[in-house]
Amino acid sequence: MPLFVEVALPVPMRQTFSYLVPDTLTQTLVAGLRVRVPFGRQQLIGLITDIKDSCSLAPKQIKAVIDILDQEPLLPDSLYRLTLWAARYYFCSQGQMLTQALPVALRKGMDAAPKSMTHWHLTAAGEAAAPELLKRAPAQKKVLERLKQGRLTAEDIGHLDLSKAAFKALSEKGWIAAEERTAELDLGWRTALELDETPLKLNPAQAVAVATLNQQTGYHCSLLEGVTGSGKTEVYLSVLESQLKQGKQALILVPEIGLTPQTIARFQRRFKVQVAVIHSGLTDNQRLEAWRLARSGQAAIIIGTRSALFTPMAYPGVIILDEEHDSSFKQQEGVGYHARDLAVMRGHLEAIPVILGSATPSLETLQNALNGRYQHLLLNERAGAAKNVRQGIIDIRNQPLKAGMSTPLLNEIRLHLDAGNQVLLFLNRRGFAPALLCHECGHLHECDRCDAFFTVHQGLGEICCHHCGNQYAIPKQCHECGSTMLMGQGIGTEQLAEALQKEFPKHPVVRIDRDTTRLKGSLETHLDAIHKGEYKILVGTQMLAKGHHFPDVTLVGLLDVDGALFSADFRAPERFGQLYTQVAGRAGRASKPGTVLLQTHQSDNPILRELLHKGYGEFARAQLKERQQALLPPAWHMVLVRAEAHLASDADAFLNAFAALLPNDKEFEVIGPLPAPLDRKAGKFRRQLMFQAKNRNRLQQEFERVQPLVEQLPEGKRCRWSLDRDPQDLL
DNA sequence: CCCCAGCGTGAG
DNA sequence: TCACGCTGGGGT
Repeated sequence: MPLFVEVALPVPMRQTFSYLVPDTLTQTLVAGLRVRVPFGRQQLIGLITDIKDSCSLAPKQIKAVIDILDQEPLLPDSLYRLTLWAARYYFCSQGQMLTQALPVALRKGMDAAPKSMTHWHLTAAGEAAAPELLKRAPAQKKVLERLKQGRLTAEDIGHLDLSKAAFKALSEKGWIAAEERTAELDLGWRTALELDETPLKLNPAQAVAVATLNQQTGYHCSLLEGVTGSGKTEVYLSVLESQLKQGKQALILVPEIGLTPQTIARFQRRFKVQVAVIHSGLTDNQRLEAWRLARSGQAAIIIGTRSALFTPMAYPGVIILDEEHDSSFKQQEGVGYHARDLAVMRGHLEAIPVILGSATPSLETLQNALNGRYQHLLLNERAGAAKNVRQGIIDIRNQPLKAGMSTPLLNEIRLHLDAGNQVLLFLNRRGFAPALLCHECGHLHECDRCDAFFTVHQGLGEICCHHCGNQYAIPKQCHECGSTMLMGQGIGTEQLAEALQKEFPKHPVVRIDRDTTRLKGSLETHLDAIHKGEYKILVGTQMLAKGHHFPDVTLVGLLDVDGALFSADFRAPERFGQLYTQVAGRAGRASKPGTVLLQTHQSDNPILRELLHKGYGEFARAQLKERQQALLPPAWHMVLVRAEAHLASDADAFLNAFAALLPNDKEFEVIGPLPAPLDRKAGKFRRQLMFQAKNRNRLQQEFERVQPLVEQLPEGKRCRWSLDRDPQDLL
């Protein structure tokens, strides 16, 4: 009887494809095996999702599987089901989601089994051979001498700088021989866990959290809320210890910026176990190796960023997601999955606990904690200074500003510098000035491809569009009137740093933004210099706020609060609250109380007041109420449809046709099409359609119903469009 | 008259 | 998504 398989392929079509299994492939078929198949004019690697003995397609339409790549399914059943669930939730094809879940090397057809290594050893003839015979072959002699001390692996050959040709020559002489061996599975940690350092003593709040977490069995999700310095990591380590002692693995997810050598070292130092680290700096093969170690159970701890979520574990124990509010957990390109939400789902499917940690929980997680879906654990004690932070608002209405800084701020800076401390200033606009203005006619130079102004980069002598990368030399004359009276409008970090250096010539200034840290390793170099006290004034964008601690900084200034707090995005206040709280937690320490100053034109804004006076907790609860009233997430559920086209009317036509397919009522609102906040980008018009639904199941049903219809819409061919479920920003 | 960019199409 | 073929505008 002919045998057919359904195969999920990495193409954005929401369907699987049928293939015939030729009887030359005798292997037992199961779902989850990779196959290589012909697809159009190319060959692709996909995963078997089903096995059938019949097929409804005409025989001549069906092609045959070329090759089966695996002996056993690549992913454990729980992860396979997670990707299926995610494909439905994020409205993408199974193949796309499965592709996301696999390391690139596996997508390209590499072997999933642990790799075997070539071991070289001396043969009896080699043992007996006299080295003098190799007088004229020093490379071979060197190899022979090394081998007398013991076996060599391929890796050693690289390290010791030995010649590959020498190995070949010796092996032809019959003096040495190679043997393929797979490394033995070392699962020693599961039965005899050793600690490399003594755990710190837990404070009462930590002890309560640990006890609660360790009691749990099966799926359980907890929010571990604690300010910077309250000791979340020690709680993680403690939970980890009890998991590892039970022979179970832990998956730790951190934001992109948080995966620093210090973080990794913290976990490596405590336990004598293998830690698999998965980050963007790894090569495809290194990633695959980490994946294999996790899957086989040899790596007891897996630590990584967003995509590490899909790493299989032989003995799943716990998933910890640190800084859960961080937006880098949401994938922005392609399938827009959120690692936090999928981590919770994975916890469900694997029946293991999930711990979400943050000092400033996202409103999504906070809501779940408040309504009891998640266990809410609080760590409020802080070792040291937090409560001593002085905070102030500087009302800059009608105030003279020097490079964006008010007199009170400058005075305060001087005070802290004179005391020998460091000062940190945030401005979320890189470059010299965010626009180029003609003093004579008022013309602002605008990017020709985007609906945005050019940013002036003085140092580079260029004007750049930060949205499409368009760049030109700074014009000498106004494009409109020909005047040479051109000037920067507004303040960027470059100008701020320059002005500060002029104002405080004795105190070295450092600027940290995407422009000054473009080169690999330069961020680390700068941070090192800061820690050594080589710089006294630190200027930076948000980049500087995340994950870095500066103990000698006693003054933090936020210059552009208005821009951060009142942007078009509905999450802007939440993000500002998180940034502010993080930054405030960084200022000063026990022995040196810190100060945080905000410059704003909205000094009596109630949101700002609430944040400063009552703290993030109450601020966030108030924000949650506002979202409820505005029918926004997390109260309601949102899907954003983005469309871009050369003609705005094409995008609009598609979105209108899309909207017409869906209901629009009191519990299912359709808003738009509206121009995206950045109306034109890289020469294309961007429109969007927003869906807000009260009920998640209804949203799911409606979209599943219309999805095939949408794909048929003729208007869809005239534009590029995508669906973003639970969008992070509306840009 | 040729070249290639840019678009539309189909894939089991 | 990707590779292909078709089309037309622009340069030789």
